[in-house]
Amino acid sequence: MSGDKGGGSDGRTPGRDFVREIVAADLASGKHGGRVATRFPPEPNGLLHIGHAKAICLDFGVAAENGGTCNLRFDDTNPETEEAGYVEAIKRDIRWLGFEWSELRHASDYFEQLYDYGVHLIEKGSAYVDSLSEEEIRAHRGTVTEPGRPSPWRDRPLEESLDFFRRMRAGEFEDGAHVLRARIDMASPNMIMRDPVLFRIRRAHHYRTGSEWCIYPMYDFAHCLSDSIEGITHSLCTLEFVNNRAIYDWLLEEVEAPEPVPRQYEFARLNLEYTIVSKRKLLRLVQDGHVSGWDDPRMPTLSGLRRRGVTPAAIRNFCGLVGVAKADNRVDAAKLEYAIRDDLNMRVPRVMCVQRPLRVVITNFPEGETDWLDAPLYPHDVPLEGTRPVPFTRELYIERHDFMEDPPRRFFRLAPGREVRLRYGYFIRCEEVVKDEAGEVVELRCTYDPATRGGSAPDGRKVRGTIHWVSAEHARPCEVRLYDRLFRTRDPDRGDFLAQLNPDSLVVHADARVEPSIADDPPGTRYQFERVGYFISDEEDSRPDRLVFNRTVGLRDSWVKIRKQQMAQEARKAKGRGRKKRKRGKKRG
RNA sequence: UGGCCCGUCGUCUAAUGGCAGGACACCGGUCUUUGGAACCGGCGGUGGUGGUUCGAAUCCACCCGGGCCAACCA
Repeated sequence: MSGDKGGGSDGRTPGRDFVREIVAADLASGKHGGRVATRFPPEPNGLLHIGHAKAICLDFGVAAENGGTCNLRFDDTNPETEEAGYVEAIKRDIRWLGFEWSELRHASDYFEQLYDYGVHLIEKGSAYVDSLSEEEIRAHRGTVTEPGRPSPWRDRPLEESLDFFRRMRAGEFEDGAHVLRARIDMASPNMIMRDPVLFRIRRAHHYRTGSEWCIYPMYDFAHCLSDSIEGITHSLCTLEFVNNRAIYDWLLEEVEAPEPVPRQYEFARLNLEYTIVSKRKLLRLVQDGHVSGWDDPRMPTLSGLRRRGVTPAAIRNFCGLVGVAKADNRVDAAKLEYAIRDDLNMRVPRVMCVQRPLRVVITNFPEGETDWLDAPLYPHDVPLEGTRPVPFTRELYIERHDFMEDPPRRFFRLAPGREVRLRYGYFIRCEEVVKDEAGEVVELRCTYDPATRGGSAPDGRKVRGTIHWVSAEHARPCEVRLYDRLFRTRDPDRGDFLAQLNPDSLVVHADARVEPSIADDPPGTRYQFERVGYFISDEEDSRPDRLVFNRTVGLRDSWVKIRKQQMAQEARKAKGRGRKKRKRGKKRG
């Protein structure tokens, strides 16, 4: 059987991954009465990134596909790192990605109930207040190979724990003086189960509850109970929480949570080549100024991808392409680029922009005259209509690298004596190369063939190359920012990630020229600059008199591939010659 | 080192004891007013060893390799 079960063999629509299999089975058995309820539980201590996109597509996707619900729940149990600003940014990013939550919740909505559960656990002897210091608790926990030792407070009377817990809440103790712990098994081979801390004292300002609380629940305590309170059926999280499932299930059982209880399922988080998705490390990049902010177009954050010009659809399609499984992975960066091009190809207009201008004078075209050409906005294979006027004049700019004085084999662009097509313009022939004192090519003098207007020759003459161009007089000066991968190495998570930053991750062409037709488009408009790549006008920095474009992704470039092959070939030849010479030399000697 | 999770083309992912399939990448070709796109073709995989079975990627055992866990983070 091929993998076409439930669709997804094309990689665009969600297929039948193991999570969806489980949900389908539960639906079939009527386990939750036909209900599917998921949640996306970000902690508001940083921005969402491409890895979260995978989780979002899964959480919201599974719910939507089954007529279920998906709550957005902020997991705000650590007031020291969380901020209201992140909450709004996260909500904006989720909506931008194309999803809407059923209900907006916060773990902090449940602080009172969570406290009551703590009391309940103490009352039934399943939790106790420990008065050991943080260091002592650590020392008592043992190691992965040695069992832990019970705290001397482990068997303190229930009433005493109850009293301490009440006074912890009342603010009678300093931070760290006491904690509430589950009484489970200090010798458990699963470290998580060695009497995990449930509540700690933390006199910090919480962005929602202010100073109402000075004790805060830990993740393991808050998460399963929040799921239960919200009636979540399938609690999806990443693989690093596999060990935590034991405490998840233990707590739901201890508090006699209503049946059927939510179940946790773990999937592999997304890792992408040449980038990192650790919030801690991303924050470091921002704080240390290695990038301009969370929304720097090189960042894997959703806001960074958005500013770079990536569409929500491209990200969703990418997540579909990647799939959901339990094996650790590191996805090929080319896969994301494919998803981006695949989406943009069908939706954005083509225009011409010259990044590194080289002046071209058409010697047989009259001075002061403008020939307005009508150029299509989309290629023949994109089912969208529209044209724009493009001015042709005596002085033009072409891309500097589209001319070579001494071209290698298979170079089809402009060279002395060669004829090329100016896209949607005329055929031109290079008659003369003008250089400065330093020998640098500063201008080309060319002739055009008036009979080739629009780009085809009535005599059937063919040219191999078509290049883009702009009118020197009409083109708008602009800045083009070429973004590349942020890291030089495939797996920057290994070793010192800062040492692996790519020094060429941003190359700016400050003196580029773009055709005038787009001058009045609003910032945030996407284009394909023909033969170059997909771009978006920068929403922060682009001004009418100073357009700024971010490269979203380059076009596939088979010429650089050919060049690489040629260079490798030449290098091999040179090596071979070197060997022969040495051999001859040896014989002679 | 104790426990748990995971090993399928280069990468990601299907297979639910019955023909190892798809996508990306790569290579070749067709077409082309983008060296784009599209289309056609090709390359290429079950970590190892035993066992169960008519039949094993799938079940069992052992080995090898990778990951997670010893925060009062999530």
